[in-house]
Amino acid sequence: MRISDEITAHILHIMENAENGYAELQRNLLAEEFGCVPSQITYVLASRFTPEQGYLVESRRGGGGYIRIRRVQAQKELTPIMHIVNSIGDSLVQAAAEAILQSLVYQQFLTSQSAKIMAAALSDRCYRDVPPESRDRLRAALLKNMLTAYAV
Amino acid sequence: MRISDEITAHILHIMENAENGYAELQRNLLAEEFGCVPSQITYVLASRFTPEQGYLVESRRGGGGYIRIRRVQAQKELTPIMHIVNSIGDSLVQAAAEAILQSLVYQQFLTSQSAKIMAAALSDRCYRDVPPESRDRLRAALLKNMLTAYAV
DNA sequence: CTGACTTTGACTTTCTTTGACTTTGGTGAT
DNA sequence: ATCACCAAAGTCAAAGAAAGTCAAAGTCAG
Repeated sequence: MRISDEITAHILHIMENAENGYAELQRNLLAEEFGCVPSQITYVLASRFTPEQGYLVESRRGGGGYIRIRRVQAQKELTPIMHIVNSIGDSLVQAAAEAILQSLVYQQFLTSQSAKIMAAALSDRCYRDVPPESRDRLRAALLKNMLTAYAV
Repeated sequence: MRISDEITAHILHIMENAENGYAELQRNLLAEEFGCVPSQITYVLASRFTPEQGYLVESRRGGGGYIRIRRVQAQKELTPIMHIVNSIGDSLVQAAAEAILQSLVYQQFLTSQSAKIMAAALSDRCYRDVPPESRDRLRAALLKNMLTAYAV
């Protein structure tokens, strides 16, 4: 049995039995529980709790640090928004991103106010400091994260 | 549990239950209450009650010294958001960005829905493909662009 | 055997706690 | 008035506590 899967199951279990709906954990502690290195936890989050899979992860370093994982609400999980998130892939040109937003607004799955904000973050004009070959990947990551946050 | 957060909560509590609107305290006394060193109080003020977070701290040393903390009033400007945009500069760490959003939401210049979207775009988690030394500049550019789009 | 996924660990960055030392203001004695 | 002293608050850097990064090594299905 893969340890990553056990950790995944454990996190899901925490999330289910939490009245606030999110799992909050400490990386080092959890790693110790499972007898693995802390970065294994990081790996599990990166591979199993992505926006595509309907999760939003926040964290904080330093003393008293934590990792918090929330799931998009069940009824929203099947919304067109999460479908889009899943279909985006890991690279996205600006025109495609804008088309997606327009379409979501047109279908009234997204307010035009929210779409305006997202469009502003997806514009190449913000990416002066980002190497050109990374821009489309950054754009994909941003859109997925923003849409997921919107759906939560 | 982080002691800094407890102290923060305590100060906020004092502020709420004060008819003059500000919290006045003595550093050494408060430190003793919480069983920490006095400079911990200084740290809390420096990290949680900054101008960016909408607080003003005044103090006085010597016998009968004190520390006074007040929330700055939301001045009703034409476009407070654009004011913020202009003050942002070209680099911004994640914590500062979040403080700005919180403050705008608190002052009701920004809906929390919009703030959520922006926060999602400002998270380091999206910036895997961006060289670390460029991230804070990217973040500043993103926030300015998003806020501007919102204000328009 | 190859490529994708996992596991591991050394190193980095961020945030917090602590304590030694400094500066400033008030007060009482001269 | 001035000085000495005490009672604050301020500063700063070291130590501690978490989480993040990245690449090397291991595993396993096809």
